[in-house]
Amino acid sequence: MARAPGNRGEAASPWMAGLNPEQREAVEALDGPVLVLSGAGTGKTRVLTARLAQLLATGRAKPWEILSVTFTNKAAREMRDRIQSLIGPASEGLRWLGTFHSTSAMILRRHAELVGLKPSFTVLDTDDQIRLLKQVIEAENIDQKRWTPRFLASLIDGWKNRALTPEKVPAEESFLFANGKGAKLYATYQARLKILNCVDFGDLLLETISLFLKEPDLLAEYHDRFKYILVDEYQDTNVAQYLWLRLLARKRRNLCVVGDDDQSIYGWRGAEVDNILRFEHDFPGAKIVRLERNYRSTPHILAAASHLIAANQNRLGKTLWTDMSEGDRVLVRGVWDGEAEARLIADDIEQWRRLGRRYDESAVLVRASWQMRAFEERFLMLQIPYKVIGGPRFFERAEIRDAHAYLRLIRSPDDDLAFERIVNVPKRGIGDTSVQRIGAAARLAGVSLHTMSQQLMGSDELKGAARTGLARFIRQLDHWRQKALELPHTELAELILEESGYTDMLKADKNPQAASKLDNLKELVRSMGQFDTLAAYLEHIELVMDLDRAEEGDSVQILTLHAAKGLEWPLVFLPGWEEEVFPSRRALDDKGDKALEEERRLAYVGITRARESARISFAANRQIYGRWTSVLPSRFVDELPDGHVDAVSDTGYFNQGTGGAAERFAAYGPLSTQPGNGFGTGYESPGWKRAQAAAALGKVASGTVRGFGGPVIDGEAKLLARTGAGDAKYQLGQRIFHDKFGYGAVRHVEGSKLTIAFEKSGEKKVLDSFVRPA
DNA sequence: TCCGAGCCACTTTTT
DNA sequence: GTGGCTCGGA
Repeated sequence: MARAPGNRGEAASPWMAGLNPEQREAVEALDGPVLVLSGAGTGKTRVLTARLAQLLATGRAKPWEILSVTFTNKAAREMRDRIQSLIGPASEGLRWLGTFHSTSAMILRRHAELVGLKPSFTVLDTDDQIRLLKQVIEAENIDQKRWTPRFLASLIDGWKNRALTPEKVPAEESFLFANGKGAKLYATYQARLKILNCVDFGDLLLETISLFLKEPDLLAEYHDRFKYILVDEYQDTNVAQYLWLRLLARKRRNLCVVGDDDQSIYGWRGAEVDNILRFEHDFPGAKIVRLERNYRSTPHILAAASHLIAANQNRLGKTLWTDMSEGDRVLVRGVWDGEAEARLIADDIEQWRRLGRRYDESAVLVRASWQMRAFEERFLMLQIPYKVIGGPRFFERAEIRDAHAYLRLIRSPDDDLAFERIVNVPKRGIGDTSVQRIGAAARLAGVSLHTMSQQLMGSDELKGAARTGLARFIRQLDHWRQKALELPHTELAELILEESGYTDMLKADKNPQAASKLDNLKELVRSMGQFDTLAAYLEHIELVMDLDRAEEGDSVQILTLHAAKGLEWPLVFLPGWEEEVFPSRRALDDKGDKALEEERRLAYVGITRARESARISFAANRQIYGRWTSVLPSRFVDELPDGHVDAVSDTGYFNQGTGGAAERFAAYGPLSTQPGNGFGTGYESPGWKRAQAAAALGKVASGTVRGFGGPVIDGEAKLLARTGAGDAKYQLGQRIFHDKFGYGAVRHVEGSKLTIAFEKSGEKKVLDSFVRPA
């Protein structure tokens, strides 16, 4: 594969083919610091992979001498895939391609003793972190209601993002928690982590930095090792990551960072846009390449996004352009409520399908995950296949975490957090009091909970059910540890789940979710099979927190805007553009303009995901915390440019409305007198004026979009037609099961349409094809 | 020790 | 609407 150095036949290199002049420049500037400012859709990943290939082809570095860091596992995986298809097996040597966190973990495992850890340290996730903090707070006798572990966790995270160790926390920030105890609790927490041989996510970076600072010789070794460094999504790096990079790049300065300040959306995680804004200053003589030619979206989409983002003050500024032909304008639509919005989007998708397009060419991008549910319900009802990306993650589910706790306890008996988690799951008669008692004794003796439990068996400290239960549990642990030596780890996991009574517990559980929990556990065992050993499996999941999930064919994607970064679809839906939803209320409350600009960047990311059509929508009413609230269109709607947007609203609703929402809209002026065409005559907001203007010009064929917010019965009528009214398969009163809503009883039958009284979620209308007899 | 009723705060976004 | 937590009774 490797081309001899000096061979100039780049045209023959597959990775150089078709690059535009700027991209080529970014690929060929191999030495010294380089900043590639890469706008949305300008071929960033392409440049990065070509650059990697070029480094290898020119013989400047061997695969293992290149450090490539990305921000997310997904990005790392994609880069690996892309480079592999570009240069083939030579890519396998790219050992140092990963996220900041996984790379740090690799380095730390090699030198753990130097920072007071054992190489087998555990990486805690947020849940464990909070449980540990809870103990720390409890031990200080601080009121947990007033000062929540969650809040302390977020403070500590923030400090770690800024590379602040406990002693460096500014006094006034320490006062943000429990009257000045913040830094002290942070220090206690760090000490506990060391005792438990654990690190949290932030520590992975911080410990690596302190390792390098403490051991200059070691740092020098890594300087020799990493001849070239590539960083993706540089705009998302925080202070700790910046320091980490600066240490590693200090000697050779062969650092290439790629990013887009307009797509910096992780400020809440400590990302510093400043890192990218001052790259030139930090690395004098840096070469800067701007990629501005967009290959993804139509001019209207690009113009809408560019105009919106121009409202931000704090940016480097760039001008995206494309030579694509016109295409559709960005569509902005107002609807009555969240349900109507889901209906509208589902209808659009069905129409898209009728045009011969695929489901997976479309995506629904939401601000927050709670917004996903309306779409799931609608899609389920219409049998539109969909896939939620992100969402409640597999490894964060309680049953999976429980299973992992068992496995962790097999790996390291002294993992107290794991012990505590499952000592009474399933119930063994070991209640809080007993666990507290064991904990107190363990702390006094300076041993782990497991060790103390063994010792207590020889004493009369515990009585009755607690004693027998604990004795049995300890015996079982020993037994499983024995089995671990003989059985493959997947069989071990199955054995533990059986013998511990965990699966029996779920089988006996009447809750409708219990069945899916069992499925999840099966999935867990299956996925363990991808790894050779238990240790390898645990290592992987702690860091990656995700598995390659089986691709499930053609389906609509539902995901958050954050998760959408770096992806693209021909048809993109952007629902929920309402004040306090998007921009989110939190962002507005928190930090004023800075946060608002980040929300705007998020909107920019959203629009630029679309290749052919971007469809924004907002509702007049929304259920928030289970209460109906009337809401206003997002300010971002008003920031979209005339001429690139088609605005439509079904104002028929506002005529009939008698509730708060109608009044709120009425504040814009008199209500529409022309129900159906959708446009009133006296609205003041620019967005509405634009909508009006568009309608007047006949830009919007009202027939094509009218009625999308029609009364509920429309949707139902269609449903009936679609499934036909077959023989009634269900009897009144019959008990049934529904995948989403659980168990219920049939209340009413009308053809294939059933009214079911669900035990958990009340009365709903569903189609018989979605339920089965219970 | 366990379990249900009632109260509460809560929803960003991810390694 | 939800899920987590506390409290009181079995």
